[in-house]
Amino acid sequence: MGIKERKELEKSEMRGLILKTAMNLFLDKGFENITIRNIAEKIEYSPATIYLYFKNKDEILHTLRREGFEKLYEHQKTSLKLDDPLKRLHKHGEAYIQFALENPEYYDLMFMMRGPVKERQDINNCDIGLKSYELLKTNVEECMEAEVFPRANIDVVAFSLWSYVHGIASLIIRDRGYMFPLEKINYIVEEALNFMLVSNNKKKWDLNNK
Amino acid sequence: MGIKERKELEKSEMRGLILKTAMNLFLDKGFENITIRNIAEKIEYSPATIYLYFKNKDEILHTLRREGFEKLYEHQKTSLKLDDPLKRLHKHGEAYIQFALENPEYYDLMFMMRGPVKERQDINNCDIGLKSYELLKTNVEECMEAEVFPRANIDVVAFSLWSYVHGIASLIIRDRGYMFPLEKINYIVEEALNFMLVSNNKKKWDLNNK
DNA sequence: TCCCATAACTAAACACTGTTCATTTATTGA
DNA sequence: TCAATAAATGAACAGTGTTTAGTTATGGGA
Repeated sequence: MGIKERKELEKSEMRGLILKTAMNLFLDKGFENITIRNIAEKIEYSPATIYLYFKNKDEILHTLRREGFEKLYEHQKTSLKLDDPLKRLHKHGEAYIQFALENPEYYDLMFMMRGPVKERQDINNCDIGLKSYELLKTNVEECMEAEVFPRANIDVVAFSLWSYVHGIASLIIRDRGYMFPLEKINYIVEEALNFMLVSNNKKKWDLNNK
Repeated sequence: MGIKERKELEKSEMRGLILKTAMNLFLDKGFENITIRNIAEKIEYSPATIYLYFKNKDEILHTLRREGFEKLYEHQKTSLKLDDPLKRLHKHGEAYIQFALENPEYYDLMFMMRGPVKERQDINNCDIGLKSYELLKTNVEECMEAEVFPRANIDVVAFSLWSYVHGIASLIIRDRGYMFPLEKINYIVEEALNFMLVSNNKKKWDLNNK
């Protein structure tokens, strides 16, 4: 049944083409401005054809969102190399914000957009999203063990740190960091991370405090 | 010219009616699901009539957003009563998150939605939005003077703290706090604020650290 | 009181959107 | 070559924001 497999391949290639085209258009104009007809036009098929490969527009967004979670997870793993727990956590946050700012459309889809998460727990996305969250929790735990961090409920601390980097990323993406010139954003992010993590480091704190 | 004034009054009353109706519908169904026709139907006028009072749909959102900024600013001021700078800052953050969670549609409009902020600096909103931000900066400054806080660039710290509470609020509003049951949200928010502010307090830190 | 300029309002249309379905076109195994 | 299956589409539907030409109501001057 080689033919059948080839058919399957072509089918998934078509899905891939639609996804790629959609994402490119999203990157260009923002996803609220992209229509099924736009995507169809770009790949030179009729709008109806897209519905042979995706149930609806939401399924396209949804699939791209999952892609985003995979990408983020891969990106996050780069922070694991560092030995010092606090530095690792710092790098972790930096990597998160970097991902968000370099892939604002993905990030938007994943954490800022409302709509396609309807069922509160989208299990598929949670699975992979949770993997990232577990990574963070492990990191936090190791910081506590190394005593560079006050002992506290790990979930609370992890959620807090996540909120922090998400807050920074999403305010910048939504252009609410208007008190800073655009070219200083990297510096601000760095300083903000230092503010959060370094001030939790007793030695630095004592130093700062004379 | 009493008539002319009455006409003006009626005009602004009509604007008010449209805004109120729009906001009620938004609160009910979320603003992406509300159409001009919905609003028109509710107030029993034709859709075209709305365009006599507002340039377009964006102007309605925009006006409601400004209302939101006013509300937030008023709400924020309640935190000023406390004498202790750190407690005041804590209350400040608490009030911010409370506003966000109690007025999610306003908050969405103000800080999470994309679209109507096109011109990067919307001067009107900035004016009132900036007032809230200045309030925060003053608070931060006073914390530094009281030495409950490490000295650092005030803008960076203010932006950091804002990011923090915005991160918490927006993740909860977008239902990304799925690791916590809904009824525990208030507790989490409280603990998160403590994590951020108390761990910046040397005494508490030393206590925690034994 | 009548008349008419002005203001208030609306029906109908336009150009879009996501989505569906009957129909056509292409492909393939027998 | 032919019937069966798969792939693609044209045309429509119901919905959107917005515009405009046309209707209805109002108020002041004659």
